Amino acid sequence: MATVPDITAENSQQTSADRVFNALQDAIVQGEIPQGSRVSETELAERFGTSRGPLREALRRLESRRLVERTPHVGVRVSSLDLPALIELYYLREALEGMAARLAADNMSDEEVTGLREVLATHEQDEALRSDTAYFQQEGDLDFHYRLIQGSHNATLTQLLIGELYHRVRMYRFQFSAFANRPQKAFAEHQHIVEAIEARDGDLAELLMRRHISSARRNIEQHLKEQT
Amino acid sequence: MATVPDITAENSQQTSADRVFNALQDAIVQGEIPQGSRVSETELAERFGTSRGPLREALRRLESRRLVERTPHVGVRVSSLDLPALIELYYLREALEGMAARLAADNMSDEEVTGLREVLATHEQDEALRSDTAYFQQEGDLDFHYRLIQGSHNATLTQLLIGELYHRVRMYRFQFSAFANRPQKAFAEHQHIVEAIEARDGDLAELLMRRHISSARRNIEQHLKEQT
DNA sequence: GATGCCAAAATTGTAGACAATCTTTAGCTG
DNA sequence: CAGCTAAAGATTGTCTACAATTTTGGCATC
Repeated sequence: MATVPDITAENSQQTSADRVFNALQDAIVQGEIPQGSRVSETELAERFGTSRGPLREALRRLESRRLVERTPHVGVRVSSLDLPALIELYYLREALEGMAARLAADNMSDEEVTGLREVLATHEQDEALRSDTAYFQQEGDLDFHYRLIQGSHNATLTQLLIGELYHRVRMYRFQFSAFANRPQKAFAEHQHIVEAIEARDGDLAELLMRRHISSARRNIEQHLKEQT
Repeated sequence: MATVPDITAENSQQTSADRVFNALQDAIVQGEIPQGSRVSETELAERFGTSRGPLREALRRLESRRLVERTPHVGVRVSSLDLPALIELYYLREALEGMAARLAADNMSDEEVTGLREVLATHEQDEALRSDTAYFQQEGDLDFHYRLIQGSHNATLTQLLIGELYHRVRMYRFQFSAFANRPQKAFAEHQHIVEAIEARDGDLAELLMRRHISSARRNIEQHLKEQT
């Protein structure tokens, strides 16, 4: 899989703490280190070929992203994922990506809109080829959302969504892959959103994006009810 | 002034890095260390009576909160505040606090609503006493927003807004105190929001909160234009 | 006087050692 | 045998020293 680039990793001058931060984040997001498991500093330091200093700096940053939890004098454990927290995350995305869609309709350049459309066209082909293998569609889904968010031309918003929140989103996708919501329907919703952006209709773009995300949330809530 | 409690500082078992993190954050937010200034690790470590290890951990966390910026092998400087970034921040607040108001209308307990109303009543008295000293109103404004956000009963949203974003908001308020938007008007808007919450009208509460924040944003944009 | 280069100084990055705290386990007592 | 106590072990927190890199200052050259 193509690792999603971390937009905080702009500088080529990577320090050891930065390297460990990225590597550890990937390992956690992809479930290589299981959620809820306690991690030892010395062990991790050895694993990543560094000392505890840089490792602790990396852990502090992961703590800020809520990928690990820390208890003073006790240690660090990988955050546990639970469905209620996922639901909460969807409310955040609804608010923030709704705003992103509105701003994208206002601020995207014509070239960016064209690019967004091309992403959809590619997905349509993929779609035709392998109807409902949800995995690629999920990565495609991320592509679409990333592009749209960046199209908001709001650096703070982009940083927050792509740079911080989406790592948690990806972590859930890796570990609860069951909840793939129907690619066809999502694809149609994406198209309507692009149309609203092409029409430069910010109100509509926000409305549609919020529906898109809230319907995904309700889908999960449904699963949750049926399960219990 | 009563320092706003950091909701991440729950544990009484404060480690040295935590102490430095909070102290440094306050110093930066309150402008004690000027924005844009470069800070020396050894110097800061000495100032806070610790060594560079814990200090660097604190800096990493402040980096995550975008209160400082770091360049590898060069050093750390306090983030500079500029008006465009403040505008971006207001768009975030509009989206997130709008959602918080909606959720508060749905999820706040009757007791919490009563408490929110009491906060407003207190401000009304303050208001009557010292009509337009903007400073207290600003702190009151924060009180109101904090309570409402917590009333959303969405821990992720609360953590994001109060635990991360609001430190930047407070930093701007300390350093651009000019932009106090008219207390009377803000107070009236707060009251309408509470009424919507009392009526359990989430749609209206969100709408009013978004207007409340976007009008503050437009107010700043106006100043910005007049200035140039 | 401006520019480029080189060495010295200062600062950040990393490693390892020691101190403080928590966890585990063995032993004692009832 | 359950429960408590305390010592041993393991882990985190902190400090100091050293390495790597950048910045500064001076000198030579154009």
